[in-house]
Amino acid sequence: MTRRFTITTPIFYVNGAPHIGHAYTSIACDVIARFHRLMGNDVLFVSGTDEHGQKVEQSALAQGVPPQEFADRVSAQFRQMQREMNITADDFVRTTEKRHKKSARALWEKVAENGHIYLDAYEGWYSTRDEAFIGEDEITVHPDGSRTAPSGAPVERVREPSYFFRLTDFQDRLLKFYEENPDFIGPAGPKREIESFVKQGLRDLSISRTSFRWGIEVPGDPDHVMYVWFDALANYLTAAGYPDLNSEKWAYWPADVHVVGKEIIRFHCIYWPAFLMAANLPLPKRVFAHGWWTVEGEKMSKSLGNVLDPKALSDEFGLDQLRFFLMREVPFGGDSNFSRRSMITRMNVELANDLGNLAQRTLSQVARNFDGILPERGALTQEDQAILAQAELLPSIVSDYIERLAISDALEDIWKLIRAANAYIDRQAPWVLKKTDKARMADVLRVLVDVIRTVATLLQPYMPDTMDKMLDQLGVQADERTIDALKTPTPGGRQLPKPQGLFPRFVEEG
RNA sequence: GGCGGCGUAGCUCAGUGGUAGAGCAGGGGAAUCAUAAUCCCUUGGUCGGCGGUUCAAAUCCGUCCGCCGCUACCA
Repeated sequence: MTRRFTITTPIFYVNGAPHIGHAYTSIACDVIARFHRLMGNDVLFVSGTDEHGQKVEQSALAQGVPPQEFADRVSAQFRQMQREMNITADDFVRTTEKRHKKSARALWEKVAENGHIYLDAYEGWYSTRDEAFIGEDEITVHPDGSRTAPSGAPVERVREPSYFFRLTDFQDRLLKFYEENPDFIGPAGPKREIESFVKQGLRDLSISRTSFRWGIEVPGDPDHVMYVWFDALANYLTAAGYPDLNSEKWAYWPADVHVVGKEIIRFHCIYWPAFLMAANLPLPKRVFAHGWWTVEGEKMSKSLGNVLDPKALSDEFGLDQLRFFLMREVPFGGDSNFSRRSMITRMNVELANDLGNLAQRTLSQVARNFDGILPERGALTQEDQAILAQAELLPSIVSDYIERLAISDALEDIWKLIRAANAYIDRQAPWVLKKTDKARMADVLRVLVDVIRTVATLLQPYMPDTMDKMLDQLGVQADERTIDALKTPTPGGRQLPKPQGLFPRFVEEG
């Protein structure tokens, strides 16, 4: 039976251009999605843009264009970025699409019908100059009794009519859900934060606004638009065909994992499951929060001018090299730093020296000594068996890591095999066997081809284009590149193409 | 303030009770098939400080110091 696997990227807010962080989260999801396809699973991989809200309305206004036009433009940039990063999303949901508005309204109606929404008023300190509500603890109270925002702007008490979601009613159910599903939130740090946050006590959530217009109208009350997060989170349901529960797409709900940045984990781990509970819909199996990228040790920010453009990096270092670096450098769920030095080191040491050179030294000996004809498997020595056994074990090890979203740990284990293969070739020294025992030389090279095939197969999700080329050079046909196919060695006698280096060393100019 | 995390070799980090680990960087050697790539050996750490529990602590407890995260409607 084919297993269905549904994965989502965060919904990108169209208030700014995509940068390396957006590329990173997209690539991480892409690697996981591709890996599941490689395992033969039926994958739905969804991405999209979150396009409503006051900020978007204001940014559009500032540029003198209608909000829709502004959203169209930025959303297109995100899709462009994903094309450039070779992201294989099956669907891309924009929250301004008709199907999404339908889905979000249906969710609202369902939640309301079940009695979890009521009309009241949102009251708080509002700064007209900042055009925002200011939290109680951010307010400075002056000796004369006046109050100001952190910006120094005066604030006033205002009441705005608003629909509220009875989040309070879900506190216990959420805690029970976390307890019964210990893997729901990952990794452990954010999980503890969310749980203690919920334990501190929840308040009902204001889920509509009347102060601006750029949003989805609340069903039955056109004066209100939905709070952006109610709208945005519903995009995951939109991709599954909601509210049409008879749609073929609906079989892909619930999602297996929502990958999100750590800054939006609360919305995904508290509000989202509560909304779904309120609508009697199945909950996602997992929310995984990843960390942030710093650049040369500094926080990425517009004011520092160090915001990294993924396209520029892939142009300079190569797309697959960039994908590899981003996946390799990130500790499981933690923050990471992008530096030119570590990018170049990993490219040269791990890609060029360890992997690229291993393939090249193996294949060039096949080409030179056996006219590029892939040898049959020969009698296996103990050392042959040892390394082949290590290779045969690798797919399940890597699958386990991917299942746990430990994308970089999977690479670490793949590299253990690559290093073992370099040690093997040195010990066997086929260039010496060439003079003494050419049949044994063929056996050794054949073992290496099989080991490299395993490596290349498992690396396809990370570096799809380059691994395609490597598998071409290894004589592996298109239908022999799945994980399942690794069980069957490729037949000997195939003519291999002339080997070419796939990972050139990067030499810094100047 | 409250809750939580982190502090281990020059660098990035793994390691939750039993003689300190990996990769990179540094040093020595071997080999020469290969993208001068590879392989082997090796230098290097009072595991943030102090105190406690234990036959035994990086690992448990207390305390102090230093960083960091969360603390609701801001994507």
